[in-house]
Parts: sequence; C-alpha cells; structure tokens
Amino acid sequence: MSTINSLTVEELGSAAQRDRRKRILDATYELASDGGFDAVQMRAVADRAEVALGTLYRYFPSKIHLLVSALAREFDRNEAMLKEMGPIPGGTAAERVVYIMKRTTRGLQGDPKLTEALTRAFMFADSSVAAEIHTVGMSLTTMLTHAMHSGQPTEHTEPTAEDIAIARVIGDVWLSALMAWVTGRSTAAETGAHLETAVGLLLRD
Amino acid sequence: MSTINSLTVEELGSAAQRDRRKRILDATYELASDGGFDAVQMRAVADRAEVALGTLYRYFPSKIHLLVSALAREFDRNEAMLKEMGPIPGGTAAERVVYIMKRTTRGLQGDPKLTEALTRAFMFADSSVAAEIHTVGMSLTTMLTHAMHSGQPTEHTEPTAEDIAIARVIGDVWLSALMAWVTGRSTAAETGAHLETAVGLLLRD
DNA sequence: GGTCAATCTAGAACGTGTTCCTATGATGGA
DNA sequence: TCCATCATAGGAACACGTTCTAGATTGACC
Repeated sequence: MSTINSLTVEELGSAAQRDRRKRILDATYELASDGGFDAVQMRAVADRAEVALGTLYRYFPSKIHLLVSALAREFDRNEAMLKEMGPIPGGTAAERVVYIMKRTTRGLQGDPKLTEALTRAFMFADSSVAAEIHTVGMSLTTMLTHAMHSGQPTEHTEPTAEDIAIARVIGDVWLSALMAWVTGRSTAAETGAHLETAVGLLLRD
Repeated sequence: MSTINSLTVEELGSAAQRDRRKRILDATYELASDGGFDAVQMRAVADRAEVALGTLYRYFPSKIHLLVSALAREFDRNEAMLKEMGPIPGGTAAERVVYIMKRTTRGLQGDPKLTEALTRAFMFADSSVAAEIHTVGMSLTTMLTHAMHSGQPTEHTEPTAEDIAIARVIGDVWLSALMAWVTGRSTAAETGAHLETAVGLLLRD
C-alpha cells in the first residue's frame, strides 16, 4: 500500500473502513454537485463524512485524487448504463457519433457543478493519476469506434488505425469543448455545434 | 477600466506603468521558466519585479490572469517572428500546418517548466479570464489559417469558415496533446505524432 | 482480560493566493 | 505654488490545501 495513491476499495480491510471511504466519496459528490470545485473543501468533506481531516488525507492524498476517484466511480456507473442501450440511432458514422457525444454531454450538463468539479480535477491531474486517466481515454475511444460501426456489417471487426485516430481527435475536441463550457467560456449550444462541426470534418462519407 | 481584467498595455498611461507591467511579465516568465507553475508565487513575482504585492494584483487580478497574459505575450512574439520568416515551407496546407505546429511545440518543449506553468494556467482559467484566453485563441487561429494559405494565390484573402473550423479543431488537439505532455502522460514524440495524424485527417488535399 | 500496533480524532500550524488598510509619493489642475 | 486625486509601497490579515502532533480508540493476538 503506497502513500502516494488513493486507497482503493480492495485495499480496505474492515467494513468500517469501506464505509468511511464511501461516506467520503458521497460527501465529495454532494458538495461538488452543490457548489462545484471550490465548494469541495477538504474540511467540509471531512465534516460531512464525519471523519477527521487527517483521516481524509489518509484515504485520498490530495483534493485532486479525491475528485478523480469520484469521477472514476461516476464513469463506472455510466458505462453500465450504456451497455444496456441497444444499437445507436443514425444512418452514417457521423450521425451516430454525434448522437452518442451529445447524449453524453447532455448527461454531464445536467449537473453542471458536479461536471465542473470533476473536469477541473481531471485537467489538473498529473502523472500520478495517469493510469486512471488512460482508462477514461480508452473508454471514450471504445465508445466512439463502437458508435462509428454500430449496426454496420463491420460492427464486430476491429476498428482500423484511422478509426482510432479519428476517435482520439474527437475525444480531444470534446475535452476542449467541455473545458470551455465548464469554465464558462462557451454555452452548451456552442459546445454541441463545435462538436458537430468537428465530427463533420473528420467523418465525411 | 474594469477591475476584473488584466490591465493591457493600451490602458496604461505612463511610461512608468508600462515599464512596471513589463517587469512583472518578465519576472513571471523567469520564475515560470525556472520552476514551473508552483514557482510562480505572487510574492516572488512582486519581489523580483520590484513592485508591491497590491500593485501586482492591480495589474493582474489573479495568478491565472498573470500567467495567461504571459502566455499571450509569448504568442504575440511568436506571431511577429513568424511574420518575418518568409513563406512557410511545405507544398501542401497540411505540410505547412504541421511545420508550424511542430516548430511552435518544439519551442515550448525546449522550456518545459515554462510550458507547464502556462498550460496549467490556461486549463484552469475560468470565465473571468475569457478575454485573455480569446486573445490566445485568435492568435493561434490566425497562425494556422495563415499557414494553410502561405505562398498560395489565396494568401491575402479572408480564411473561409471551414478554414477557421479546421484551425479550431487543430487547436483543440494541440491543447489536449500539450496537456498530456505537460502532465507527464505522453512523450514529446507522441505529441508530435498525434498532431501530425490529426492534421493529416483534417487537411487531406 | 492485557498488550501492542495501527488507525482515528481534534486541532494547531504552515504555505501560498488573495484581500485590505494606511502612509507615502507622484501628477495634474487651479 | 498648493491642493486634490490617484497609484504605489509595505505589510497585516484571511482562506484553504496540506502537514504534523498528541492523545483516544480499535482490533488482533497472546
């Protein structure tokens, strides 16, 4: 068990410890959802989770680790939901990709403060959280290549190198757009339009 | 003159004030170049620039404003340098854009600490920094559309809407790649390759 | 039950971004 | 020249992330 990483569920022996961890993440979620990044103050999280400040830091070595761990938990939940969904609507790859991106974006924009907190943490994260971030990136790429081929004859073949490259570029645009939205530099509508433009440029059939 | 924005050169009446502003940005540059984001401490900047802390805050209302303004100045300088450099080498728009982007990226990667500081500031900026961010964005877009048409018959016509859209997407990819590099999640080589791929996808002639 | 190590609590303390206050100096108009 | 106004210097004070310390509690093992 290293001191530089967040404690994962598996590393926690007792039920009381797992419960503390859950209380901490719940408190983080609530505070973030309520007031965004700035409202997630370590003393406030500790208070609400009914643990001491030192204990909070034993479980999550920094505010960034805490928020990224909360993001990871949300991502897991979202992925489960997507799996239950049937084929993706849309006649062309571009349409399907736009559909899936807008759907995901809309989900995030439904809870702006939470999204702001999690996105900020994600963008401020350094190499110590590289593993988690890579996981999120892979997840996004998979989602996009899947959308490109959904319902097509190529549905169950491996995505080509170009598919993956395109998915990565779209992911980059998406992150930038999300960042602009989160930081109040663009509106939800602009975010959607920008994404659509980018997908149109990349996936002209 | 509002209190929520950085003071621009034009808003500063006296030569002494313009000199103070320059000293502050120089100090910021040096500290960032030396120790990165964390080393740019407001007290240290004020000391080195030989201004009071309050004065520093009068010129730049936050550390983020300060760093983004420093970034903007670097972009301006870069733009001036590019203008003096004759036509951009490369037979196609893609080649010219890749040339310009790699050149800029190499410049940044030659001073990693500085780049880390400026990129982090850029990513953390909220809507109060929108004006400064917009300056940087316009600068980048101009640079890219110029590269697309450099030495072409269309050199001196206005860039089309599509040109601008493409430039923005490339900017997004560049920022994401830079972010991954700055936070230690990808290497310089990967950054260049990723950029090249994206430009290839967007500018197929 | 007793002992020991790990963990937890409570809270002080520190660093750095930010704000605020007062005195001092500069500038421009009467 | 004198005054009014505003920018600046100098530094205290505050907020929040983070670290540290001292004691209380827990839990595993004898």
